[in-house]
Amino acid sequence: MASVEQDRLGQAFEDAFDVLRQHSTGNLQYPPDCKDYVTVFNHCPPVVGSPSYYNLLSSEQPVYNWKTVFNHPVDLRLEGNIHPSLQNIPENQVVQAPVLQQKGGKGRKKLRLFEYLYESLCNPEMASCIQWVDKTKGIFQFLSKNKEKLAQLWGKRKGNRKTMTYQKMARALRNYGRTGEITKIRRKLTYQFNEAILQRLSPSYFLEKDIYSQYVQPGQGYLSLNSWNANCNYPYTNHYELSYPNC
DNA sequence: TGGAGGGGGAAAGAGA
DNA sequence: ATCTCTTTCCCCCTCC
Repeated sequence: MASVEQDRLGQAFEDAFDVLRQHSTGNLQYPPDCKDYVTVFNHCPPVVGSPSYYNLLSSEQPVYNWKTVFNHPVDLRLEGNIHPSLQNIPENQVVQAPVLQQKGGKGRKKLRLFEYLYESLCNPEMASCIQWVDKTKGIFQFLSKNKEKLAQLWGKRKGNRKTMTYQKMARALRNYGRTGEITKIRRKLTYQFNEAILQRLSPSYFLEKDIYSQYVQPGQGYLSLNSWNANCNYPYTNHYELSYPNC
């Protein structure tokens, strides 16, 4: 697809997310025209791939309630803590995430460190631990004060026996240097995502309207993850655990 | 000089 | 059993 077209679609996607962001902070009333936004979400693999979104949005009943869309401990958790803005949501609206299967029936792919970091960068609650320096270039920086906290959360997320430290996490990051997925740049606590990785992790990368419209039949509100993957040869099927698409 | 941060070898752990 | 991706330990270096 031409870059101009990508830009245009990327902008459309950003606009959709802006609306979502606006509605995610207040009374999550579903705007009249928002079915399309759900459709957009539903075709964004990092979103659809998230266990809860997959569960919520691929059901037979399309979701028309923002409270339901946003209310999920997996998507909005901060390592076991529900996002403060969501703590008052009744328990009965919480939908348990299914155990997703990859194509071929294998188990769920492990969350990788760079995915976790990207997820954290997308989570405003983690801004005290990690922040973008230059988002377009994929440059990010750990905050000295809370870098250990981020590392600890990573360790917990992985279920490590011992406490993860920044030093150990940084060692893992240095290993990414060999594969080029993340490189260290000459600045304190600062790293950079490889461009390809950045593209893979970016929601707009997946929003290819041509492909989208090609496979959405009239009257079909959404595609299932499987059909999306099958039709589009989706290159990033395994990233089920990304939970913060709105960045 | 000391502390923080960074680099990397090596081996072990865990999951697919 | 093998491979990949960390995780863990340890030592050394650089910079402020």
